[in-house]
Amino acid sequence: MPDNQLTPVSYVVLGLVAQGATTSYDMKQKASRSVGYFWNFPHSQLYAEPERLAKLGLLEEEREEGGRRRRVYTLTPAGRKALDEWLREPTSEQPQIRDTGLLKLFFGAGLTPAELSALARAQEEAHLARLAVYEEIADAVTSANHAAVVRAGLLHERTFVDFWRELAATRR
Amino acid sequence: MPDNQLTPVSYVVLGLVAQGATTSYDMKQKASRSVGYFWNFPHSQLYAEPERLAKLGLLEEEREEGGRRRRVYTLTPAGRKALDEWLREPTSEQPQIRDTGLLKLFFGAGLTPAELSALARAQEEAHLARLAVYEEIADAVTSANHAAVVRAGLLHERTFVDFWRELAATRR
DNA sequence: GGGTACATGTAATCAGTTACATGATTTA
DNA sequence: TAAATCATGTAACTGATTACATGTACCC
Repeated sequence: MPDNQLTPVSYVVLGLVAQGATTSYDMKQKASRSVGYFWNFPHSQLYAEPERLAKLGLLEEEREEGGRRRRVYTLTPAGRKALDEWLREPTSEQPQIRDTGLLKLFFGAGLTPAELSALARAQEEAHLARLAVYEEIADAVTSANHAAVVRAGLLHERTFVDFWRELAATRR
Repeated sequence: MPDNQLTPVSYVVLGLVAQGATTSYDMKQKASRSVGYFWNFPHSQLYAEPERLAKLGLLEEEREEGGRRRRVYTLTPAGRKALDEWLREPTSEQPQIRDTGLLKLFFGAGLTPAELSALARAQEEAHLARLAVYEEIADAVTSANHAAVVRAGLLHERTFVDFWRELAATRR
């Protein structure tokens, strides 16, 4: 029962399977318009990771007979347990942000006001685009928890749209 | 001049050296109370990465004679150029967030209100702690750009403190 | 002068990413 | 039936992380 060698992506996979995803492609589809927005990874991991989890006994792997003969995954009791325990453990782990824009701002003492302004506008655009996506998703969401996550996304994007907009204004 | 094989951490190192850091430990010190908050990485990278950059001709490496005989790095003209060009290129890249709390919320349809509340409080605590750090840093900051970055951090943390607090309240 | 914290690195591993390759299904 | 597009993977690489190991300076 080695439970601590699981990565966040492991739990994403377990969670997606628990929510009814069965094949890697299915997970990819579901993830790409939900959890993928706040924990991104390439689709190849959705082929590698389930295999690992199957080896650990947390997923069961079956092979389709006809057609594409793709691998179909289901949660084992051990997998369900691992997921539940992880979910129930409140994390105080610090969220990480990886923001190239802030990085450039931090090191950009030598930038001209125009260059800084261009950076700020590009970032504002990026956040606006993401905001639009979240607003669209917000309408389609069914569960209370998913709605809450989308809300977090909306608040976050609005915060940064404002931040960059103000920055562009004050440095003009 | 292979410029695209540089990672964000490469630029962090170049930026730190440009800001006057000379040894790996020095970079570690400076990063740990600034850029490390929004782009975290283990200190071992601050030994490996400068070596790579030196091989690429972007840093010059010298060895101290006496004492610890540590490696002292300085920017080469090519390094300065690479950094400047990167800084001047406005990024529209989407910032990534990696938030375990949101992950648990997303997959936590089966959590009881009490468990959800515990998660929310733990997350609120974590964000409050980080907020306190930023407030302290805010006073010590000298440059306008650094002040702006700290401001982004403050806004971000306040957003999430509020988010989790409200969540705990509405699900009670 | 012994202990403790600070400082400097290395080695090994692995998760994550990129790139490639091909099969199945739909559509025009 | 040809051509897109959707779908399913694999292989290779490497950046990032973990863990270890040791040296130096300080302080009690």
